[in-house]
Amino acid sequence: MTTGRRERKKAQTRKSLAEAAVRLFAEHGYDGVTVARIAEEADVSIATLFAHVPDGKDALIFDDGDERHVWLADAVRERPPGQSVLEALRRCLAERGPFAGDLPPEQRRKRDLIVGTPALREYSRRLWIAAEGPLAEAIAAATGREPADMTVRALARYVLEIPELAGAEPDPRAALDAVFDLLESGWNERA
Amino acid sequence: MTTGRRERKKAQTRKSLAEAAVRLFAEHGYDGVTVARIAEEADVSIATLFAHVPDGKDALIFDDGDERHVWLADAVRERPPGQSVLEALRRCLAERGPFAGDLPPEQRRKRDLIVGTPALREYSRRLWIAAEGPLAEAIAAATGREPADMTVRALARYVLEIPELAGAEPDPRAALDAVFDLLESGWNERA
DNA sequence: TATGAAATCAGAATCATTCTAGTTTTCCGC
DNA sequence: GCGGAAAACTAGAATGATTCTGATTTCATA
Repeated sequence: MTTGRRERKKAQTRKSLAEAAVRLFAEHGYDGVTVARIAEEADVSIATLFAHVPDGKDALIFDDGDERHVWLADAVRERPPGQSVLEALRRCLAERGPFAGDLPPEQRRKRDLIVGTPALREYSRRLWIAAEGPLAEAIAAATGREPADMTVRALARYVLEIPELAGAEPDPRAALDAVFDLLESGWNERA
Repeated sequence: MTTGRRERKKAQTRKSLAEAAVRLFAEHGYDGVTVARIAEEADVSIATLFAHVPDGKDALIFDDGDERHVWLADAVRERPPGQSVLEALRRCLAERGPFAGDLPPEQRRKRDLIVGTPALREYSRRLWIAAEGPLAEAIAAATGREPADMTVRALARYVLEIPELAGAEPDPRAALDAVFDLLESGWNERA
């Protein structure tokens, strides 16, 4: 499928751009680096940079943007029998994104960069939110509802907001559990 | 407080900019209008335009951005005795934002413009989200919890997401109720 | 009315992004 | 292995938002 030299070089260039961007952003800050500098570092022209990353500067470091679209929907579809939709989503999220415990320093640096840069946090959120449709479909299929059901769409959206909402907490895992408990049981007023 | 000629002129200029922007955006589309054109229409220089609207082109049509920060928090604080926090929020939201029923054509046009323009929808969302802190404080105060409690923050965030989530639905009011029911009772799996 | 703060301006400068038009590379059927 | 089409690449110009600079004007007020 993706076995031509062409495809290989393309992927390689995209990776070089992402690596150059992460390195330079980490060193000089997002606003301290121009796309021209990144293009130079990756040894391509500015036009080529934009050909590879049409979404622009924000998107440079996200070499994997598409994958997330399927993680959560797949987690719902392939959950073990008897496991609830929410439980499957909770487990899937706990391993990915900002919640993974010990990361190689490489990825840790990148995660901190995203969390500490509004523009990148924002773009990261957009990537998550883009999965709303597929996730809503999976949830609907799993629970015998319509994908357009507002309750289904709201649940999908709320789950997808969790990384941005809980990702910057002191204890992300605990925050993750707290939010899932809220979604599972609803808001219990007590005052 | 705000009774000098200076203040009056300032507010007037800000309003002229907002009106010019709404008119031109509605006529030529967001991308079909340059800030230079808007400045010209409002008879100010580009530099002055940015002095009045530091957040840039997105923010031009939102002459009232600050007010929303207090609506919802106030609704929680001033709710009638015995009314739940969620009920107060539901009622407040139902009257504001995209959920208001019959609007003067003026405001209806503006609402449609926002809903139909990604950049404006996005900025509108940012305005809502900016109220998360105050709203979380109000909720915490009303229910005897900490404002930093993840459950409180999550509820505040989720309520604030509702306009963007449900605002574009065919029947926004019904969608609003569906989402509030989800927040109130939690996700009831049934398959 | 004098004065300092705030508002205004024109124009240059930066930067992301897009466009143009021409060059090079890779692929693929022959 | 060869010829051309498709895809990728490039330099450089153009556009548009945003910021900066360095005056100039207006306002509030002592």
